Amino acid sequence: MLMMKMMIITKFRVVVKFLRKGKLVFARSALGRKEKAVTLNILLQAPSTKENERHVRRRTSDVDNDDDDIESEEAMLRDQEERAQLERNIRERDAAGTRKLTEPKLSKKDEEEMIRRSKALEDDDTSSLRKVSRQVYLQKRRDQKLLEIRDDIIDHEYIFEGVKLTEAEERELRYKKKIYELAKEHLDVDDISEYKMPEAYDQDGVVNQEKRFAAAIQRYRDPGAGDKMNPFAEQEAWEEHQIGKATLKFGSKDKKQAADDYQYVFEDGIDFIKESVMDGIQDEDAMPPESPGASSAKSMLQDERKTLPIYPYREELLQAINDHQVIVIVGETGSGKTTQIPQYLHEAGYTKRGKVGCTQPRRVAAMSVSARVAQEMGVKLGHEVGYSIRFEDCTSEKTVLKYMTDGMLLREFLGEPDLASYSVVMVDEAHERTLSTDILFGLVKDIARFRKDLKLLISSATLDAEKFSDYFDSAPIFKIPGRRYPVDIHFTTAPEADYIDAAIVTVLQIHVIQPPGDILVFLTGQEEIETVDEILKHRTRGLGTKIAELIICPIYANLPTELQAKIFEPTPEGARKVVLATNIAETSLTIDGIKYVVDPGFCKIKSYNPRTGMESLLVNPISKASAMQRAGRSGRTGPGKCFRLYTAYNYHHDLEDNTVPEIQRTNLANVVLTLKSLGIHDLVNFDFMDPPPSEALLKALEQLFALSALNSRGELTKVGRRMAEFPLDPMLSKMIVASEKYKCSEEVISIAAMLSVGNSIFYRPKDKQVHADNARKNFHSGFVGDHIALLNVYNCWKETDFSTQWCYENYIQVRSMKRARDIRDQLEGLLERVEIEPTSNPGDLDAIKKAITSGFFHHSAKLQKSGAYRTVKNPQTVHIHPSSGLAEYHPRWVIYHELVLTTKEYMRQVIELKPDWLVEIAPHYYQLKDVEDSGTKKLPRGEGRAEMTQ
DNA sequence: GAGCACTGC
Repeated sequence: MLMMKMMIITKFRVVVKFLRKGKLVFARSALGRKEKAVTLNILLQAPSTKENERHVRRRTSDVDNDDDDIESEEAMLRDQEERAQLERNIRERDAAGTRKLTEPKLSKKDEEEMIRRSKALEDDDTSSLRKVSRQVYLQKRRDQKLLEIRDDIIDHEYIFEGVKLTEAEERELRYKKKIYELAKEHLDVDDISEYKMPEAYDQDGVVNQEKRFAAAIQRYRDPGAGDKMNPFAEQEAWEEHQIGKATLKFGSKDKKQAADDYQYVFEDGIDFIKESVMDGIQDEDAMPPESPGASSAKSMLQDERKTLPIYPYREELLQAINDHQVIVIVGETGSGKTTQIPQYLHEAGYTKRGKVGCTQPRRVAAMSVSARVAQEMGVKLGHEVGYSIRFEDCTSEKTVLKYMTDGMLLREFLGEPDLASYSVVMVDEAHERTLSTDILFGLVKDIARFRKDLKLLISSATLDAEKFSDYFDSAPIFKIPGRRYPVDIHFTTAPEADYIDAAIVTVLQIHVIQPPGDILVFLTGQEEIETVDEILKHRTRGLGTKIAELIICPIYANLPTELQAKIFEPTPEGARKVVLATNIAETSLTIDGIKYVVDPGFCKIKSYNPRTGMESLLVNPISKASAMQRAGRSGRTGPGKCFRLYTAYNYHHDLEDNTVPEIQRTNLANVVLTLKSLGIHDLVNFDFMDPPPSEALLKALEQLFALSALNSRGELTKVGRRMAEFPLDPMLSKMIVASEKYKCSEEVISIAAMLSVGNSIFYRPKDKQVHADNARKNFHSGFVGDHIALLNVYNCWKETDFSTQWCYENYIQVRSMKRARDIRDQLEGLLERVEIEPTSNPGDLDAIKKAITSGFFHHSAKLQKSGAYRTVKNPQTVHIHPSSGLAEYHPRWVIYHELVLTTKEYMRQVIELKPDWLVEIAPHYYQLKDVEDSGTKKLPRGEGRAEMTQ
């Protein structure tokens, strides 16, 4: 079984190419077990960050404004395009993303379409296998060519050439052409050229195919057909061969020669060229942490402080802070800015006038930094130096240096709109541009205007210091060098077809020929990590003692804590550790001993479409800033090397400088509510550093109005004021506020807490899925709905006195439950604050459901004849997520918690609803006609009918 | 009958 699986896994290939700025084309040849899937190349364009931006921002400037015709058609076509995009996306994921032993799930129609297209693509006399190889080869050659082509229209035309298009595709192409015409008019695009077939594949001269694809064919030969004894013998031999080859080729390949006898095979050794060196910045003497034989621990710490790169700049910095109100500080990692600057300020007497606050994007950072500073100052943590994070306020009246998370400072604004108790605010790691920092910028800039005594320090990484400076009215930039080792950066010489595979080969190459040192590989998600883990284990097993041991450590946020600890264990002598990580390793955690970084150049990014209210989590190319950050992870304890699985051209021309800030790709309802409760009414003119799309702002206002948090003039209502107290999504806050009316606040805050910990409550290990599912079913008995099931889980856990054992028995993640308990405790405290009586009525599920409906009435959907659902407002077809307890029950009307796009539009966390509740609870939003069934359809069962038709 | 990058309040 495992072997079969391995075969399937290795049969999936993805061709990933950077084509033009910010845009990627993925072409995936999905090799299923059946012919039909074999030759189909599904071409899809992942929405780039740029495109995501376009989802939310109408860029009328892109097209001619005067031409209404084009404008409206464009809008229509854009929808079509998006739709087609999603469909392709879905198909693509079906085919390869899940990597299971199942056929891609396709409708009958799609299937026929695929077969038809496959046939159109295929010559009769070529074996399908060779055909695939050839296609990948063609793809590769074409993509190389396309690197020079600056427009994707040509691309589309080529792809669809000779293939009958679906209606949607045709429309899309028409749209693209129209844009192309416009582009040609307005842009200088001379360099667009026609694509020509590679010479080797002209009509007659198909030369030496057998040899050219020998390795590929060997690899993909059906294991059952040839060698029955050991289906992997071939593959293993081949892999060994590959590794041998990799050793020879690595880093020493003559490029010219390579170009001459260019033979492309899958997973060839990967050639890298060293393109640049990220300079280490260091003072010659100060490099190794000095450990002078100091007399006491405290003075030793004081001496150590003086070795930090920032120390020589102390006086200069203090002078600058004295002279200017706002300063942008550019401090490389390891310069000591986070720990030292607040201390300098303290020593210079700023703390006499008020606190020094320093914000961090992460909780752990706030805690660990404050602990370090307390140690250096020789005081107890929580006295002069403290930290404040959610659930934990470790400060006292004495506290003068306060480290906190940025969200926490934002919350403090609510109680102290002028930050009167602070004399200095330092926004650290500002380049990360979290939602909270972006809002803080606007607020802090605003109060600095009338609080001239308030000093602002904005600390950022190099790349965008000037942007920060511009934003803060040309604030001076103060640069502090860091302490960092040089990192060699290597790019591939040609674009890599399959980044997963390229990463694996690269890891093996490093392992075989590079000096000792651990490897860090950046992947996009849990699934990819598991795949790579499996393949690496398999490939190294075959090698036995020929190579040193390779210890594979996966790390991602949802990994149970005890397994996470593995990455911090020191590597045994003679072995090498390879850490397979998600973005978590980019900023959130630091692993010592990493010397090599493998960076495929992708990560998952969440984006939000304000028009449909749907969120999606898609793979996107990273930004240059991210790439630098990743590379820097290898130079922390010594000189490092970074292997980028893309070309230098890609890096320079295709990657965006910075990741699109979160504020431009998220649901802003919460932001708007916060700002409104701070008394900021003119949101459109609020001084955002990067303003969010106005469409998203409007959507948020609309949503808050519907929740009656705002009145028709856009002012905060009493309900809104209460909602703003809760650190939750406004819909959840509304649900809690509404629970007062239905006398079930106890239950509702449990549900809110459980919902806000996310989807990590139920643990479902691969090998015990059946048990886990059975355990979960117990909580769903009676088709009560997912929200009630979550409530059941929480209550059961509480009854066992928060037992860990109980969690294990029921396949529930303890960590998530503890978090839910913390959140619930906090919410309970806040109930009192907004004067909602804790009331409980466990028997009355309808009351609970009504409270939920009060918050989530937007999210209603109705069953269609087809078995799918349709959302009531902004109609679109959606489905109940299979993990839901109601997946088999299919109630006529449902309320869902969230809509996510994966393989389909799925509603996650669903409860049944009586349609007349919608009119009862949200009469301003729903009218009778919305919930009445039209004449041709059956009326909802039960009592609803009489009431509705009267 | 699917699959969730990462924070944060």
